[in-house]
Amino acid sequence: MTLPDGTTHVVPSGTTAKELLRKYTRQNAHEILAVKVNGQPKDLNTSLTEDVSVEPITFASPEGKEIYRHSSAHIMAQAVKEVFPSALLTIGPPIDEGFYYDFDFERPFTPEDLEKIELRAREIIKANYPIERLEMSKDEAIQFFHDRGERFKAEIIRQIEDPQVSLYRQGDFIDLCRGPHVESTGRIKALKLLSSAGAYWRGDERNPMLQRIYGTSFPSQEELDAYLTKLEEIKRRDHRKVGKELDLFSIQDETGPGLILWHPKGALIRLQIENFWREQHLTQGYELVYSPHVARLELWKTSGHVDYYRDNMFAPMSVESAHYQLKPMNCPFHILVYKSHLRSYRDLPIRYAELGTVYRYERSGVLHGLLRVRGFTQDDAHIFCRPDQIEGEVKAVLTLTMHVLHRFGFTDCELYLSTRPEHAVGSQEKWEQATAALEAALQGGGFAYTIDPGEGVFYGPKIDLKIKDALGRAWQCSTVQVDFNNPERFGLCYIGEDGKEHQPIMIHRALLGSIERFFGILVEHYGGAFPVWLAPVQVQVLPITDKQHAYGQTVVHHLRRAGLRAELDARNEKIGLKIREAEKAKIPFMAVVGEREAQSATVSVRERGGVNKGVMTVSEVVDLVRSCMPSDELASVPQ
RNA sequence: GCUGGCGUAGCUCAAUCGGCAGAGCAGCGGUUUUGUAAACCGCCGGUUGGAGGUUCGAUUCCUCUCGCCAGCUCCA
Repeated sequence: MTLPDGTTHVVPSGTTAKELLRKYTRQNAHEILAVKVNGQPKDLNTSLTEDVSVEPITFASPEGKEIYRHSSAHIMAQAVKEVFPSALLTIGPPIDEGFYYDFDFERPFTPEDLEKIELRAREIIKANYPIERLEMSKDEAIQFFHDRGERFKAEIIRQIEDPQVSLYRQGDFIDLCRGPHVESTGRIKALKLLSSAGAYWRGDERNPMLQRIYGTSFPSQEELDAYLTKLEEIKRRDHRKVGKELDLFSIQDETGPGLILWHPKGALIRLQIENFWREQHLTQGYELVYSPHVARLELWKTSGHVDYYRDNMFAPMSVESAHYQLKPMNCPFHILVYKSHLRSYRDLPIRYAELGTVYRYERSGVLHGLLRVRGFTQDDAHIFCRPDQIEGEVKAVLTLTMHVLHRFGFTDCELYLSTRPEHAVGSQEKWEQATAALEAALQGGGFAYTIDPGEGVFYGPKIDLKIKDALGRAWQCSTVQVDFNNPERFGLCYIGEDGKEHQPIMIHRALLGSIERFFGILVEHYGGAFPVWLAPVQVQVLPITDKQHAYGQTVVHHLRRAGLRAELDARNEKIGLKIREAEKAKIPFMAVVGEREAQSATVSVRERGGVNKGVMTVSEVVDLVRSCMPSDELASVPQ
């Protein structure tokens, strides 16, 4: 047998993996959940009968977590069957941070049910039943589950191709499962059921609805507690809650679902985002354009949206016997701007950028705060270029994207290259050329990436970016997509060096994705405590008594003249209350002015969070606040 | 869209079994002139999301409808 440290050991045939590891590794036995035998995950009590490599699996690895949570799901299923024998088993896989199990049951599970099930699950853990693997022929297994009334399990087995299936037994509970599992129920140290909800059998809404229970488990109570604390933190930072508390935006019945009202403070933050965005684009050789919110239906027929995107569009409206369509995308307009002149190869690349507001019909059940809405503003741009320019353009887009995302505190990014899907337009040659160009751009820019085979859009390959927020959650915002379809549909051309017409390539790209969604992500990322450059109010001036109001007003004027966003809190309230409310509003700096400060033309500065920065002059405050703003160092591209 | 839950004052939440809709904060009017996370007193505030029904009587029970929340599915 070969171990991961490279040592080899000779053991009697039939020795279990557990015995081998216990004898020859120093790793704590209680950390080892399962093993990899020749790279294949297996149970700890797998008998070793030939020469193989054996590697322990612990909770630290993704496979370890999966096995741990999968075993947890079985324990929960056993508990459900014991508490509610009429519940039927279906499937129960591990997921990112836990597991779920779907049951066919006559009614939804209540929180009280979950408590009962959780208590029973704890007893099962305490009983420390060994978890044993059984093998059966398919027919035997079907008969077995059929006899027990588990018709969903029988259905699953019928669809398995192997003639032999595996089952796992713990106590009296037996479930179909590929495995592997931990060796006994007692290996699960901390288990918690989190929620229940309906879910369709096989995820299809035409199928009967099952009752799903979500849960999670960890090797220690401390780790479980830390996870639950994180869930609390996620709730605390929810942009819908913070947005209300900080008065950033609202969504009201009178307006309609999925349509956002930006309140002054939210609008001011948005303005900073947009100003930064425009500056960056102008520096990087983009030209800004504006386009209308509606256009003749014919335009959307030409673009193909009527045929392929109708389900996501608002219904057309008719005006003076013509039909108009509210725009779901900006591209056709940018194309029309391109087409307004005959273009030379010398003009390319042409880069049109627009913060374009689009409207899309989304099913009511999917709307979610700012993250999923029906009207949103894309930070859109379309680059028209020659095929040989794709690589350079994409590389520049990626560089700009990174720069922009960095500004918002997102430094952890993952890139994905999506290649040709089954149904696609454009020749094989075009696809290969464009995909190679994207890959070259990724490599040339030194970006690490993962390939998503077949995940490209039908009109061309794309690169997607996922950012990680302060709580470690991944969000996809940025996308760069090559498009062979629209240039064809609209008959785009440029005159080449040869004096003949050629078709340009179009690149769609968005860095932030949607301003609404990105803003929602930002609110949660910062927990509402925006950095100084984005904060709607940067300095709150707080007079101790109304005798300092005039002086406070002077301070505000000075700060505003220096380009800072400052407000005076002239209410007849005590300083403690003013500070408390400025803290709750998450204002980065507070400038307290009392008798002493007014006399000496200074202010007493308190930073958000309670740090006292001491007494200083107004111009020192300006320097202090400015020192907290980012500087811009991305070089412009020569155009 | 589907399944389930929820909808009470601007906000956060009470209201026993179907029996007079209530509190804190906010707002407004006073008092207070305050030194780094909540001063005090008073006042105002509601077709209980909307429509219909059952009932002597509905926030409470029933039907429909709108919206929100969780999940399924889909996506920026």
